[in-house]
Amino acid sequence: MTTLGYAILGLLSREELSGYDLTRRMAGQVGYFWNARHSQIYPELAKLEDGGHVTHIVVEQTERPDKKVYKIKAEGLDALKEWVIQPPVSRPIRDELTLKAYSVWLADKEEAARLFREEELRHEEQLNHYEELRAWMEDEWGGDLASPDDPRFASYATLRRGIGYEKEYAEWCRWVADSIERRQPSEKPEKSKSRR
Amino acid sequence: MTTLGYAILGLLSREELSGYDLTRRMAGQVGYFWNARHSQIYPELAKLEDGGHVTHIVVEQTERPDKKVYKIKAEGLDALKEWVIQPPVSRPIRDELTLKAYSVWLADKEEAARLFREEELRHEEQLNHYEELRAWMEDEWGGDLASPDDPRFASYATLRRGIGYEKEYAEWCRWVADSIERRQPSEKPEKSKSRR
DNA sequence: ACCCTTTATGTAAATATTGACATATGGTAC
DNA sequence: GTACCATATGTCAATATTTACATAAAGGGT
Repeated sequence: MTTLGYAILGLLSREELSGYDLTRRMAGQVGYFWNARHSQIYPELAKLEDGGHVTHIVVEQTERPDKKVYKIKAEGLDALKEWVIQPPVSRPIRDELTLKAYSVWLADKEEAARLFREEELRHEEQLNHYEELRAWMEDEWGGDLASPDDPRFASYATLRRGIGYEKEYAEWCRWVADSIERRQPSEKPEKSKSRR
Repeated sequence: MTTLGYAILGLLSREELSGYDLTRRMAGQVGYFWNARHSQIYPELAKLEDGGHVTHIVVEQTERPDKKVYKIKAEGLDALKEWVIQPPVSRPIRDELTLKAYSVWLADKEEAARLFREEELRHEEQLNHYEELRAWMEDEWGGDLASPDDPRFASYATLRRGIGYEKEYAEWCRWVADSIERRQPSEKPEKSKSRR
């Protein structure tokens, strides 16, 4: 089974979805840490069905084209449960902006600073979006977020990852841009620490 | 040109290297944010040479097999400079552990907690390694790290990214593990903030 | 009528990436 | 001797992933 397969099972363990629905989920929420196009999803669904992990029923619609709604089977749920606790196969990080930073000493300073300011903004925007989601979740779901058996806890956990990631990334971008412009890099928000 | 091509040019802009050297760099330092196997590197070098970005000379060795040492050409350097200031094509993040977190509500709690504790450790170890490098760089290179034209600044910048990334990742793992065990998650080191 | 958009499902070609296979030199360990 | 390791360079097959091509129903706008 591929990781994409488990990503799909993870979504289907919460609700029944069509290939089209899955594609939208992969472009949105879940797409923040795993994503795929429909051209990958449809064949993967066929494989999952072939492997006995999911089934589908055709739902006829009048105002739209008919669709196939997929449902996870007990076998799929078992496989998913097993997979979750296995150590992840460490995929290498491939971060193009960091790679660019590695060669930034060659570049035009003004343009380079602009690039990192732009990226800082992108990550801050993403962070704001996440923070809104977080506020909504904490408001709406409250105490359930502390129950490790609740899917909402799991959603919240991934969101926390997104928040930390974007925050750190935005801060780094700012530090790089400041450094290129030879400003005193703005202090990272940290615990009180003696300054040298 | 592929991103891998620019990764190779980024290394060759600092020093002349053989395919074997490049492979080791891609497994080490640079591999922290971009990596490739030798089976990708050798063909890519051929393409780079074909495109007029690099050249090579054969260096005959007595105690080892002969090697091809590659050198970046002016054309390659120009291409690299141009590429650095272009906005990165946003590659989707694919983080398997975060994906697992998304389905963690289904898993055995004890095993899940163990998984996240293990991953926390992995990221802390990587962080320690980075911090050692950082101390070495700051010690050895000192003031040069503030010169945006110096390759050492660029290396330092990518290292800072690595440090931030691993720190955040380890903290998140700890938070997840604590939450699964229904402990009060350990406080993230943040600026003084009113507790509700 | 014709075009565009959303929903809906697929396939095909091209590229990127991994993992395995293959070969060769010279040194060291047993 | 022979087995193994680091150095050194390559190819090939299998996957994974992206981009483009393809079709179709229903609704809205012009």
